[in-house]
Amino acid sequence: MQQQVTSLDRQAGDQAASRAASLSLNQLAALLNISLDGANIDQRVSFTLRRVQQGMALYRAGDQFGPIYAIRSGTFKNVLLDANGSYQVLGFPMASDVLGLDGIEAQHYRTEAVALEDSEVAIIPFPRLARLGGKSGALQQFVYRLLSRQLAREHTQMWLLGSLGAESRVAAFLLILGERYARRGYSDTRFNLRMTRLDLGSFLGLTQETVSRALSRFDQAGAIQVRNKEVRILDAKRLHQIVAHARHAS
Amino acid sequence: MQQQVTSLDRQAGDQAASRAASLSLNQLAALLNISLDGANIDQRVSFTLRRVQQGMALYRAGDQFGPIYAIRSGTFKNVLLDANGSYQVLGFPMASDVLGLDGIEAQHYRTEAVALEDSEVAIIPFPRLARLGGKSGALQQFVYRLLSRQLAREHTQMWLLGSLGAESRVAAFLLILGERYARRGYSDTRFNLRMTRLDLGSFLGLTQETVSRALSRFDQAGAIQVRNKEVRILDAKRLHQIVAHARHAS
DNA sequence: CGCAAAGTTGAGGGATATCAACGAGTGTGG
DNA sequence: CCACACTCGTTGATATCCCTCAACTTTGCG
Repeated sequence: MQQQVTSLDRQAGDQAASRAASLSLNQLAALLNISLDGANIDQRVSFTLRRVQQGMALYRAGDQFGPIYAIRSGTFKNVLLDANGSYQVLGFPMASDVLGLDGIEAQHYRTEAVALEDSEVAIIPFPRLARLGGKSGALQQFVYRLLSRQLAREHTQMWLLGSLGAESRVAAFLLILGERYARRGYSDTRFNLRMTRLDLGSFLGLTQETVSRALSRFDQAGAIQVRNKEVRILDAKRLHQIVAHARHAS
Repeated sequence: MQQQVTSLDRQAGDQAASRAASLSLNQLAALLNISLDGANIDQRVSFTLRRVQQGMALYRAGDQFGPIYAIRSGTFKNVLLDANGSYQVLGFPMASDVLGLDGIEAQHYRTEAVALEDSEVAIIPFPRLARLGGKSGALQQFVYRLLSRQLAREHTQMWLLGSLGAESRVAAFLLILGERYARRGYSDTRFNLRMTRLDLGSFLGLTQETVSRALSRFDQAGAIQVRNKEVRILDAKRLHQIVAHARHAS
């Protein structure tokens, strides 16, 4: 369930050359939950799929801005890399999420997207999307919504980083991740953490040790069950209580 | 310079009724630094201006999503309010910035925008903007850029919250604020903090005491000069060094 | 099997929140 | 114009949380 990626995928390789699979506009819309009500859609437009091996970067910070990407399967980490070598994980996008939106303004990507498992993305040339959007109100609205959704998500993250203590952050992360899986049709109480403790720590503004300790304590308290990357949420209510223990918020 | 708002403005009142001033599309584009190269622009479209008194909210969390707002003058604080009463300042938008973008997705505002001084905004009905965007590639690109710019800014903020220590955060804030003033034609080394220490603390994920202490220490060290809300940056290089003192980043 | 990366756990200290008292600025009403 | 109250800001003492350093175990992989 959580690992549909078989060894076949890996052998298929990095180059999407051989069977350059693609998605129709309707399929893309379905993936992203857009309703293409009405609108004179040219069904011939198609979006090329690209496979990304675990550990490979879909794009790197500083690359010229090109397409944006809709994740079809897999998980990524989105990382902000400063010239000084600073390293900040900004999120863990997964299927139905869109990558690369941050490059629009500066015309080059400001972040790097690394696959945490073998993944597959649909390549969406941004100019083409904009053109299609001009004809279809629904599509245009959709791009706006994508961006707006991302903003809202980052607001939540700023709240998490700004006003929660370490354990609250970890608890909130687990609950939010559960919701994201639920929205995709998976269990919201049993899932795998695809990222390392280090990446999780970076995302949550904590060290890996603190993350590890928080998880251990939740486990001991019976709120969750952790074994390596496998997590099972046993007492979501308890986790919510822990989140409510904000530090310096009113 | 930093306080063009006179007592007259205040008497003009909250209701934009009397002289319902407005901005033409060209004026709006100039304010937001958009180039309307070519494109068949209907010059009759105009955008109503609205005054917002200090301390008044432009919109509140939960309000039905309506227009977005381009700030013409003044400063706001953008606050995320949770049902639990949690309070997180997300930013301090000022002239040329746009407010309300986060409401697009959920169709209601998730945050609240409060004026930190008497301010003036242009009301942009979002559907109208989308319609105009459909006709003009430049305008459409612009909306995308607005959203993308906001994303990039919040990435910076997540980096700040996730990997910097208290003094580094305050130093980074001062430098970034200076840049923002510079881009608007003001001094980047001498400006006023329009927000309280409490709001600043919320924004930076610190308590007001810690913010105060950091500023005092920078002052004593000769890097800046603070008197109440007035700040003068004397040694930007020093501030940059302090920022470089990241906590747990590589 | 052996190595490297990832994760866990413990001890200790430093950074920052908390609590508390005070000072300064601001607006209000007498 | 001053007294008052209130918010805002500063500073100090103390407590606490989490980072740092370190050792060890486990997992993954060639």
